[in-house]
Amino acid sequence: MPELPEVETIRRSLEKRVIGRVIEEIYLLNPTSFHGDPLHARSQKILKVIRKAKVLGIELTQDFTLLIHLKMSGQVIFKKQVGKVSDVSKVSGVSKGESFIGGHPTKDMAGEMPNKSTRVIFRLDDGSQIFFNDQRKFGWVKLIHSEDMKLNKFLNSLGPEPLEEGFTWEILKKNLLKHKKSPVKVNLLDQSVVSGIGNIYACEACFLAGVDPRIKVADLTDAQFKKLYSGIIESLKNGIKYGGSSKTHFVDAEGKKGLFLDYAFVYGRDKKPCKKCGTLIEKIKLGGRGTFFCQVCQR
DNA sequence: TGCCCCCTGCAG
DNA sequence: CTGCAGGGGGCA
Repeated sequence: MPELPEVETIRRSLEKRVIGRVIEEIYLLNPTSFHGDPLHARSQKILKVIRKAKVLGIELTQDFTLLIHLKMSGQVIFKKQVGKVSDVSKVSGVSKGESFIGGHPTKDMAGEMPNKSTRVIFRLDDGSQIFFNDQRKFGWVKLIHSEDMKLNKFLNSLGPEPLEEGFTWEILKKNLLKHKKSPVKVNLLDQSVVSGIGNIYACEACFLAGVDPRIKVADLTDAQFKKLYSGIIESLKNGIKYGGSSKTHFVDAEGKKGLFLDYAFVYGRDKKPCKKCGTLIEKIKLGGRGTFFCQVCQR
């Protein structure tokens, strides 16, 4: 799924479009993607769009929040109006920024919403719509009351937000040491250690830190914890800067792809030369996940 | 801590 | 056809 930078990219693009709008109707094309009673969101106004780790949150009136987890293949796409085919050229011609340059951001996206992987549709009071697409059906939308939010097991298990005030290398070290024997990269994926890091940014953070992803956390020096700390922050910030990573599915709320993978040092670059030293990037498996690294730059 | 699973589709 | 994919929960 989208990791922290991708969810943050969606948050920022969605926020611009939906604040103040009222949800008029929710359509469940795949009922198992939705948890809670959709009727409770009806007639509620959208107050705020937030992000917690990799979870997107749409805060509504009367203390309701829509939580959205995109898992591996989720998308949240805003469309000003659904429009018939004949209306499309008119719309994109009139308002710039509305046109989807290059047609469809990903191969599997049909031109129009809803498409084959649309699971939930929110219709807003101005006729616009939010589409929750999820090819693999791992993701979910959950309508939850703020009371229950405090009791939510998943939210409560999340570790510190890496880009927020208060996250330090000492905290990173302490949390990583919860599982001393596992490889550092596997631990970075543990959401109770730091929240929001996924497979792409875990690989990138290890590269930026010059740390071999296979090293057991117990064997890391303080200097390495510090470098990992900076590497995490730098890779996530770069991810946001370039609008996220679009390997296959990811697009922002406007349907635009992210460019981060063009700037990645290791992720997805196996057998290609390291951008720093020219050595061919290796791909191995750690904790069941593909792991990319440079055996010269990372020790 | 390390599998296996959820599900769909694409590349090799 | 097999294996793999931005995640994470449940099982031994």
